[in-house]
Amino acid sequence: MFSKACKYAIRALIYIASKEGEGNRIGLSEIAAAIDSPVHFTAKIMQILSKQGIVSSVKGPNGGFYLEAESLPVTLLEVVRAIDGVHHLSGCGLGLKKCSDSFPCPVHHEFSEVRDDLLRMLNENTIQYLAHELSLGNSTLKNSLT
Amino acid sequence: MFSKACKYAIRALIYIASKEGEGNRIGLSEIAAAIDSPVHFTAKIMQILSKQGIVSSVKGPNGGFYLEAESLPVTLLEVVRAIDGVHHLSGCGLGLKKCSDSFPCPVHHEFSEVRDDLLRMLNENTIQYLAHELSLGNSTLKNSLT
DNA sequence: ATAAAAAAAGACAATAATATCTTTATATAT
DNA sequence: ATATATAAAGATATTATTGTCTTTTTTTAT
Ligand code: FES
Ligand code: FES
Repeated sequence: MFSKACKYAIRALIYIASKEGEGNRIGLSEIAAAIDSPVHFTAKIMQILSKQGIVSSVKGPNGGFYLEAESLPVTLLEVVRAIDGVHHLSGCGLGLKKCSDSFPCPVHHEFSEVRDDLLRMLNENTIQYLAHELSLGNSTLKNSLT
Repeated sequence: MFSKACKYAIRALIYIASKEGEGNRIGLSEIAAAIDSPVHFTAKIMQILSKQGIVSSVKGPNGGFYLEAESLPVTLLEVVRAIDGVHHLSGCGLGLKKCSDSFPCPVHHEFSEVRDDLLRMLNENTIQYLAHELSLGNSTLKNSLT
């Protein structure tokens, strides 16, 4: 559904948001440990998110990543688009160049409905909200050990 | 959403089903031309579908691919599972090893709902039905030329 | 029987995604 | 000012996916 890079991005952002406090910065190694992701690959992803303005960072001692107040309400959709690209969830389910109602592939009606539900879901859920649920202990970012 | 291989598989099967007649066999090159796919890559995909019993074939002159009567009602879900694997649409949206209600990731509730809608859709739509719609001219397997 | 046609199989090539490692730049604390 | 911690950048490696080409096997038609 999403690339691994995108899954790591979402997990990282939710983790950062869940740790968000006054001026709190989260280091790369802490993030990677918390979400169980390869450190350097995660670094690449954070760089993309940073360039897109979704996450902020400072270098040096006590540096790390954090979310600006105006970045907190970022939606899953924006994250997916930042990492997997804007076309990732708008294309034809069967790979035709263009998805359209007027020139539909055989699965267009059925598929586009589900795909649009997915888009709606991604657009309705913010990192902030998901982080809050995580803080409440209602969800987890790591695999169960059992 | 699906791999390219899977998209080609679905398109190929719908095409074959739409041409299905008494003992009619469709050659690989005709299929690839009809669905706009790389011939040899399509061959590999057809071999997988053939081994899984989803499509049948005969070699030699006038040979080709066809659908057994009992294969006609095959669903999209079966095709997706044959090509992309049985786990492809059951995993966690954020990449956790296991998706479960009792150990949910932050997007589990929202995501699993959409994913299950997708599964339901794939399970409700047969190649046969989609091929019929194609035959009626209600859909297309190739890109618009304009 | 033989030749031709077609799928099956296998080897290889190109590309993209994922992952690792090294170096550089920069901000902070001392 | 200096040393240190950290993200940023860059280079390379690995793996998976997609695509191409060649050879083999099997079936049919002659
Ligand atoms: S044309 Fe294929 S999903 Fe819309
Ligand atoms: S646990 Fe992540 S989608 Fe179910």
